[in-house]
Amino acid sequence: METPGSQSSLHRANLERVVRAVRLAGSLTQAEIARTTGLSAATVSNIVRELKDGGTVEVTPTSAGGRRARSVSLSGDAGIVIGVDFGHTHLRVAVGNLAHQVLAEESEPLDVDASSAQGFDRAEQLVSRLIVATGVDRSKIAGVGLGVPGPIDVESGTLGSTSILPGWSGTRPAEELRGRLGVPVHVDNDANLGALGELVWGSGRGVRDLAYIKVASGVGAGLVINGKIYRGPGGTAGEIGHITLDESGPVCRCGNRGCLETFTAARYVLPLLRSSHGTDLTMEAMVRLARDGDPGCRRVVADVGRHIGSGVANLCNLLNPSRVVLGGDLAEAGELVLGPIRESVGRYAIPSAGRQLSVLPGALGGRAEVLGALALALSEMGDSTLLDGSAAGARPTATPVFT
Amino acid sequence: METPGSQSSLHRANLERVVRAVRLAGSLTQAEIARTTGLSAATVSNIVRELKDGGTVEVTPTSAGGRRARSVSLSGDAGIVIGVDFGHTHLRVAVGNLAHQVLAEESEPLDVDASSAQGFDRAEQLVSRLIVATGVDRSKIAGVGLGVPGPIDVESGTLGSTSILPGWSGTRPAEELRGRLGVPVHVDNDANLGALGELVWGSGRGVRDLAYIKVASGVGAGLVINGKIYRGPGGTAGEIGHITLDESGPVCRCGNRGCLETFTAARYVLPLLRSSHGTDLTMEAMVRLARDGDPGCRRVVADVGRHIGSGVANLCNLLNPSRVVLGGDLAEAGELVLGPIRESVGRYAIPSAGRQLSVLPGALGGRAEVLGALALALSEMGDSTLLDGSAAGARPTATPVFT
DNA sequence: GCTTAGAGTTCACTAGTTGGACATAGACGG
DNA sequence: CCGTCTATGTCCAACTAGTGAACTCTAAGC
Repeated sequence: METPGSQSSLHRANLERVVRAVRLAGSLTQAEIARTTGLSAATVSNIVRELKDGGTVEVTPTSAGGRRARSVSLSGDAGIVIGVDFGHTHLRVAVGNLAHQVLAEESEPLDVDASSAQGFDRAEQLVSRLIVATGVDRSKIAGVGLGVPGPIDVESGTLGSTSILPGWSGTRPAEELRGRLGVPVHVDNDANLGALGELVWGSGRGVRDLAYIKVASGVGAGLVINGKIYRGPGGTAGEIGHITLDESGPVCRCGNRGCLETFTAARYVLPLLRSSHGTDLTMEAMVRLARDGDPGCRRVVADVGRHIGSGVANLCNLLNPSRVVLGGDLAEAGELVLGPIRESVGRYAIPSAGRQLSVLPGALGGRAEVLGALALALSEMGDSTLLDGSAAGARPTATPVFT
Repeated sequence: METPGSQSSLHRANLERVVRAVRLAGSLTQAEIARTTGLSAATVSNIVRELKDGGTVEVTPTSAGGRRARSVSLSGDAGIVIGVDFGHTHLRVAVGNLAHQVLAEESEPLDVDASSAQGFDRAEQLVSRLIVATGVDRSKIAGVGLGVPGPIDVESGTLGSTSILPGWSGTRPAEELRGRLGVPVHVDNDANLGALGELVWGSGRGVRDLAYIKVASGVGAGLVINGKIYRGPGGTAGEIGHITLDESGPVCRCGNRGCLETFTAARYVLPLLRSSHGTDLTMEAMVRLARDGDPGCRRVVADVGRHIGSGVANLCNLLNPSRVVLGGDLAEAGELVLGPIRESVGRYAIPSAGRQLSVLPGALGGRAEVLGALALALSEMGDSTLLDGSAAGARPTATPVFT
């Protein structure tokens, strides 16, 4: 039945068209669907009936004062997706439905030195708790997105060596979680997911090309090109932390000198304040102090901003994204860091590239990654699962022809 | 008739499938087409007949010793495309057919100070000459690709200020040429077209992500992501020439210091050899001398390579392309420049990104841009024009639904 | 010479979209 | 309060296009 190029595939594509249109608009009348999708009213009528019978869509008997327009919207319980994000110190889980609504979200602290098995146990428990709390049917879970803080080979699903969660290297997080939850799990690293999260729910709404820069203990970037995460052929695109700013700068953990990271990441920057602010200063605390007016912290934050700006200027010259979103703890510093970034970009990027760039703080804070994981689950099931997942087994799953 | 989501559009998509399959393979039997496209034999039979009647395809009554397999191939004269490339000193024109074959190619010197009108006159004459020489029918021209050396806004088609062809700023080359030739003209800058050319005919065959670096009087990069030219939302992606390598380096014409260009572009590099080699040394001559063993030139070429390598390392960390192709005059230096580039990349790029990168010299030399223009014309008419351009007006042009 | 097997065609059937006719129900004007 | 108007959604007949199965054809192998 996987008819590659015909009829049924066309029908399938049209189903997806309608669902997409409804999702983007929230709710539409059939006539509106016909206009936006370009399909004829008759076809829309058939498709809506099919979707309604399948449970994917709900038809409410007219809300606004029209003639007799029945508004069509995605039914909230047609299927749910789950996002799981392992951070350096936190575990976050979010539950959402196919209509791109977040139903529940929760985080709890995670011990850095915990074993991966413990971590997955905790994740499984938290997921179960949220499922119960939201009262959705467990069988409705259509997919899970998983975020891990470190380099991961998306193809094989193997976590590379990561200094953030020691002892997790070489594990295959997606398989682990799939084993426990029994549904497809898709992994990606935190920077890519943060980018996706901000793109769908945060400061990136409305653009198709976006760079999300996350400054924490390291510096990473998630790139969205043409609405999709760009990982590059080797899967390691976005390593902005190790572009060289100064060939004779400080030695970086990667073995080079003057990497962006050596001027901006927590591990290199916080020591600068050790003599004045002690040894257990965190990025978060530094940002708070800076906002409260501490001159030393302000200076450091501004310096970090300037260097990030240099890196972003390079990124800008090469990729020319329309928007850069700053995430991580540092984003909390607001204009204290954005100002210097913009200034640096204006200075180092070629004018035509820098001019139309907007640099914004992330709108989601620490939630960006979980929400991105949610978005990953939604996008990975490619709107197809979204359709037949609930279609009462009417027709077997077929790969969509056109993507 | 622009039926957005149905039936006829499906048919159209299937037509394109078949054409694409045939083009990629050179020639196929119907049974093979059915297997590679996934369409049924009956459908293929109908489609082949339609294409044959339209003149897009030729059916030769069995070549290899099979049962009764008739091999299907694109008919060479179904339609032709033209590539035009304005360089700093040259004008090049190429004529190709829809089967991706180059039928004729010619270049002639162009006076830098010539007016744009003169330039277009020359281009028109050269095109006409080649059309006559190849004996193809003028009415078969399906589209033209045009390369210009300088920043161009692909949307509006307006040439930005370019120091290479003074007096051309603000003109709209595509419109000019369309007016003279009477067919659709698509423009892009030389770096992007070089990338496309190498991708389709040169060192980039077989990969989907590619960076083409062109070193001449300036330095530019053309990026191919997922098989398509990536221009970025603002249209200025690939400006590798002005990423900062050394914040306190030489002052660049762009107003910053230490741009890649200041270490690598002809205008900055050649003066280094002025005292030893005179003032009218060209990039080309320097490369030739280096190959002949001149130690000064060798050193300069190697230094340029090292700096390009630094830039490529940054590019690599950010984008992680699988291949970098070096174009322009400098590529003629071969290993003299590639060695230092690879060395620099190995040193400055993060290992996982640098490891699987291959750095190759362009295979097309100065032809990369014209051939890229040809490829642009082919791709811009999106295989659709390819179909109905010759379909004897059987059905009006429709925009393909899925892309 | 006979068999065999893959190639291409024809045909009846089916899936699926469309235009047009039709029923419906609120809005608007009198 | 009623008739008219208009946009919505549904139904039906027509049409487009792909598919499986049966069929024909041709050259190779024995």
